[in-house]
Amino acid sequence: MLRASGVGTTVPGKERDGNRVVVALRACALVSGLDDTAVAEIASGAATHQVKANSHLFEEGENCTGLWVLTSGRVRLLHMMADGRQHAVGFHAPTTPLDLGAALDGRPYMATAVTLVDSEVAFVPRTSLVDMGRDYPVTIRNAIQLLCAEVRQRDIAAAVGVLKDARGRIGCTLLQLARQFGVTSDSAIRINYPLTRQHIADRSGVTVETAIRVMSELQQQGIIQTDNQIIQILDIPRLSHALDCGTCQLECSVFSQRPAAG
DNA sequence: TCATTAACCGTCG
DNA sequence: CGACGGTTAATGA
Repeated sequence: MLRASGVGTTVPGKERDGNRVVVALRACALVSGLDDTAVAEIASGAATHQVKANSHLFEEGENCTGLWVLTSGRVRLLHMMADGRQHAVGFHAPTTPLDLGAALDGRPYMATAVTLVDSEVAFVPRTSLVDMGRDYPVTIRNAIQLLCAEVRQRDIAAAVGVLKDARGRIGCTLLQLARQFGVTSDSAIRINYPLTRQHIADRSGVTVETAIRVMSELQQQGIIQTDNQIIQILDIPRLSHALDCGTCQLECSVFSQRPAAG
């Protein structure tokens, strides 16, 4: 397959661009609480890569030799299904550690990572991760926090997938994306992430046509609006109401942009 | 390539 | 039966 084709220039961490890796990694929650010296030490074993849109960073089932951190751009994580369709496990923005679980336990990747746009990623070899955990225990705490957040999100997503119909799943997808990537403009919330109808469908477990069917209705009702693959939610209360959020018991706030304080 | 529409059809409550 | 949602096909941007 494509493998790492599309993965472009390698920038060794040691050279003059070492700074670049440091800057890229410093924003990652995994190393929060560390000073620049510590981050530089970790970054010395890492490298950044420039990748084009639609590049595969790694494949589900492939052996994992380190951690990919998205430092610029957009990535989605996918499960391939038996019938050839794909299920989008999540959408990610900088500075997300991609499939942290695989990177930590060294077992094969749980999903395939594909860039949506031209992006930059940093790769930290497993040996560096092991050193990091030994030398800086706070990173262990950070990793636990990140993994817990992932587990909670997967748990809710699984419940939504089983309990809701197509409308509900698409609506939840939109609200979740708004939580994760929403920026407020005027009275609306813009999902700052270029998404095709197919992407929404892959995330919601429906066909494109169904995603279009549902989203067209929402547009006609003036609840959402799409402009060049950027979705705006004009009326959150009405979307919530259309979804019966009032009676839904699922704790979807776990998709919130900023993790709950603590 | 992406978005949209519509007719059609099978499943299930 | 009727709502729902997948399939297929056609069309336009």
